[in-house]
Amino acid sequence: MSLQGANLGKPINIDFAERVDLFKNTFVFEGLGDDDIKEIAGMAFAKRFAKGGSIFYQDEPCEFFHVVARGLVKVSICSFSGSRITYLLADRGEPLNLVGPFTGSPRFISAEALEETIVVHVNREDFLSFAIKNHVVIINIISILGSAIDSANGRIIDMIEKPVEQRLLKVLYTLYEKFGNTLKFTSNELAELAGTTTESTLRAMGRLRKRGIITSGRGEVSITRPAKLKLLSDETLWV
Amino acid sequence: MSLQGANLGKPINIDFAERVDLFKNTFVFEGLGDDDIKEIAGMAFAKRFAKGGSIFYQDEPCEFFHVVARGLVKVSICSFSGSRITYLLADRGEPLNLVGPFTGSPRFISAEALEETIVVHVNREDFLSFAIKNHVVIINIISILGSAIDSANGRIIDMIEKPVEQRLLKVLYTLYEKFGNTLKFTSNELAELAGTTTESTLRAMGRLRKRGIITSGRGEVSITRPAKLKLLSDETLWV
DNA sequence: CGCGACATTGACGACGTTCAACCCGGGTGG
DNA sequence: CCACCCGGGTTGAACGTCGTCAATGTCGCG
Repeated sequence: MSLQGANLGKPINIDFAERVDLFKNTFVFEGLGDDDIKEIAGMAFAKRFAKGGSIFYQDEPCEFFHVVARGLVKVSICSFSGSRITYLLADRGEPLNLVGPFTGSPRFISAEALEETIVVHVNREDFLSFAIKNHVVIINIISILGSAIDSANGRIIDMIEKPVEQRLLKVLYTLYEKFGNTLKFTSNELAELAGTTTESTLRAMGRLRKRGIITSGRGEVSITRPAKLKLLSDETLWV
Repeated sequence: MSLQGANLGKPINIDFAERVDLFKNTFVFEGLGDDDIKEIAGMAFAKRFAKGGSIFYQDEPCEFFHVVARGLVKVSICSFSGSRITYLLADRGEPLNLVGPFTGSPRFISAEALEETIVVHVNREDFLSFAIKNHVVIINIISILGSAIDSANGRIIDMIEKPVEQRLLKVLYTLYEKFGNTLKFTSNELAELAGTTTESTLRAMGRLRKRGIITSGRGEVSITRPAKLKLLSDETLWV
């Protein structure tokens, strides 16, 4: 637990050109013309977060639309009893909160930087009126939300019918496709993705290690046989 | 298994006034003026489905926006291995597919009438351009999708940390709030809501019966002590 | 050097799925 | 009118998975 100050974001300047470039790589804005991208980029400002810093908390009303510019952010949900699942791992170009800007009301989710991260913010109202002016943004958002719903429902079904090891394989394969061979996650973080405990994850990883599919070290997993991994976990998750 | 013809919807005429009244009671259209309601009602047409009939199938491209006018529809998701969870129980005024009209692409869900049902359809493109013209519709849709995501994530957490009986209590309480004292569902349908098997549901119901919270008969559950039920399942689901 | 976060492993027990048998009631066809 | 069948309910028993608790190891940082 570091000092509170270290957890809050520090304002940081980012070039207009850099913001434009970011938004050109943001799926939500796909299909927009250059002028529109520039318009929304003009309203954006950035903050830097240290590893472990909180971008926003649970039960906090939504004030901004957030997009990750650099680093990696974990968006997760925590129950009263302390179980936590991670709902989204966002890196460059990925938004953290698609629903909040429209309703303004607080939701169950909180966002935490997993490494040194820069997040770009747009005022909720500004983003809202921009989105409403630009239909394609709306359609993009709704289609992303659709994927999110499908993904969550898929996870429910997996919880019902797939054993821990199978779910972990799916998680690893998904992360492999998104981040490459070397995955910098702790067993606990993987457990929050697979919907299980640290210990069960560790045991399953032990078995995968024996099968020569992965190697693992402290806070790090390497996929040694991607092909086999792909074979074993036919589907992929959405994170 | 009845004849195939019986499973498909039969076109049926509904008064314009009746369609207007329906859409006035449809949350998606909340905030619209009368003229706008009339415009969308003018584009709608209805079909009747027998109990067990399919409104739409999994993996089928989306052609229409659907709203239930009468009866009850179960929207559910089925895995390869046959596990099924029900994602939504829609009665009068509830839409069946919010995402489909925007993307057009097929999704994981299928919809089945649980009783004699009338569903109103609007052409996907018509609905889409109508929604885009009327911001409030968009905002309503996104906020519903947000609830759906929260609900699905909540179910994942419940699968992790709550035993079957607890989940069933939540299901029963939710249904009680939506449909009243007498719930016309089979144990299998309840199981699909609680994310478990028929047998486990039955066993849990046996315990609730002994505790005097419910009574149950063939295809029917009655809540005898709603207060106790509410107490035992603090939160509620979203169906 | 020592603490804290992370990894690892064993033992144990609870919960829930699965399989199987059985009952019951109502509808259907002979 | 009766026999049958099917969908649904109910219960028992066996089994396996996984979560929990606990002990121990180890790495890296302050």
